[in-house]
Parts: sequence; C-alpha cells; structure tokens
Amino acid sequence: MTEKFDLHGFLPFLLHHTSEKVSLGFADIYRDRYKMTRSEWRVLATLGQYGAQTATDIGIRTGLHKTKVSRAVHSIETRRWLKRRQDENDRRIHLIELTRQGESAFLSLCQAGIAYNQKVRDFLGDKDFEALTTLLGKLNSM
Amino acid sequence: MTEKFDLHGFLPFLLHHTSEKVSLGFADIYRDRYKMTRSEWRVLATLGQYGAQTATDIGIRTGLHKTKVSRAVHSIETRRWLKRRQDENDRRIHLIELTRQGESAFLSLCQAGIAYNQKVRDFLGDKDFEALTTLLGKLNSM
DNA sequence: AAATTATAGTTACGAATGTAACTATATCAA
DNA sequence: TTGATATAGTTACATTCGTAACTATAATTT
Repeated sequence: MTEKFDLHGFLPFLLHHTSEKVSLGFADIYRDRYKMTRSEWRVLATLGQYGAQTATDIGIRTGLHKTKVSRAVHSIETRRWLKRRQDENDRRIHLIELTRQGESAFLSLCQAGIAYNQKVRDFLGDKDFEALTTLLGKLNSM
Repeated sequence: MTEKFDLHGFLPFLLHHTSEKVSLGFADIYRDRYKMTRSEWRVLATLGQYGAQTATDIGIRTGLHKTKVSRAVHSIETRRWLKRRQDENDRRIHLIELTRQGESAFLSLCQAGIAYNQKVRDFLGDKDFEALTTLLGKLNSM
C-alpha cells in the first residue's frame, strides 16, 4: 500500500511554517524599533558580527542576493549607520563598515535577539533547543 | 559576562536558512513540472488532501494570506484544475474543488513529495528525521 | 424592517523582489 | 599590448506581494 502524503507533516511546509512564525516574532522587534526590513537587519547583524567586509562577503554570509544586499546597504547608509571605503588596490571593491551609530543599533538589537532566543529556549527547554539547533545545522549541510 | 550574539546560531536565521534550502529543493520540482508557484502548490495540496472547501479554509490550512489564496485559486482555475461552486444558502461562499486534471496533478506531485521527503529522511536518518519533525511541531505551537 | 456590523472574497496600488542587463574595473590569454 | 573573460556592484523592468479599500452578501441590533 502506498504511503499517504500529508502536507502538514511535509518537511518543506513544516519548516517554512515554523520559520515564518519564529522569524516574524523577532521581525516585530527590529521593525517596531527601527523600521528595518529583514534584509537590513541581516546586513546590520553581519557587519556587527564580522566587521568591515565587502558586499559580496555580506551576500555569502547572509545568503541574500546581491541586489538585496546592494539595496539594504544603500538604505542603511542613508541612516548613516555604515560607511563605505573604496579599496585602493581594487577599485571595484568597497569595504563596508558600521558607524558608531550603526554599532549601537546593532548592540541594541543583539540584546533583543538574545532575549528572544532565550524565550524560545525557555519554551522548548534546553535539551530540545540544542537538539533542534543541531538538527537544523545538519540539514543545512545536505 | 554577557552572552555573545551569533547570527548563524540565531534560531530565526537558522530556521529561515534551512527552510529556504529545503523548500527550494522541492520547489524545483513543481516549478519545472508545472510552472507552479509556492502558493499554487500549497493550494493544490490542501485541496487534494482535504477536499472541497472555501477560500477561507484554504487560507487557514496553508497560512497564506487571503489575497494570495485568491490569486492562486484564480490561477489554478485558469488551468482548469479546480472548479468553484457557489453555496446556495450563503452566496458569499464558494466551494472550491479539484477537477480530475487537478487531482491528477496533485497525485503526481504527491509522489514527488514523498520521494523528496524520503531523500531528506535518508540524509538525516530515521531517528533524527522524526526528532526534527517533532521539534518543529512543538515550536509551532509556541 | 431599517440601520449597523460582520464576513467572503476581489481588486487597486504602492513597496519589495528577482532576472537580466549594464558600468566599471581587474585578470587572463594570445 | 590588446582582446577576451571574469568579478563587484548598481540599475531597469517586469512580476509578486501586502495593505487597505472595495463589492457583495449575511447576521445582528435597534
């Protein structure tokens, strides 16, 4: 007898559903606090965590398409949260770096992020939280 | 000492990243085979699995916004994969139902879905696959 | 029963997105 | 060296999306 298909147990669906729920919970925070989009938050976080880097680097680290990175960088630049510096040896490249204000917004959102993470951890329990993280990491490497 | 924030270990990010990866793997299939979008696939799958229902029901089951449902239903209707029937008692309501062709496309994608699920299960191993499904379900109920 | 409120679903419109084309610069090959 | 190819990043354009407004119908209140 042939296995039955169940949309709600189907991993792509289940993952997307969960991801949206969890992502939106945190998106509320950076949207309300700074009117930021998801792309902008990711670019900010990558710059905050890994320091000065090129748009290409940001794209690799965030998984964002280069046009999204370009637009997000431009938008964050408009707030004066980052500055660009052209590489002297390779003038196609711009090193992108947070300003003091950008750094400060990043730190403020980090705190919120850590608190949010903790909320999820409390809900799942430490053991399940770790297990989930590990499993997602494993699946990511497929 | 204050905990350090790590974007790549941050659940909203990790989940989204994994979800995109896994979703896109299956999206390739329905896109290549039928030029369907994700919304259309979800609507089709919900109709296939739960039978005739209203647009509102579909929205609840898929988590899609009603405008997305409306557009997806319209688009699938154009292919003649579903038909609508106005409720006689409440004329705001339309019961939506797959046609024979819609049913057949659904069954074909179910097979592909089951195969895809199996591929992921093979990669993770039965135990981890079950664990992941359970954890996602738990997180979903947060 | 008339006025009000609620629900189902569609549509209009501005914002966000992805693809592809483009500019500028650098590297490689003949 | 110069012609071809590759890379960094931006921009144009068509598509998709979400919000809000809208139409139609039903239910509720007065």
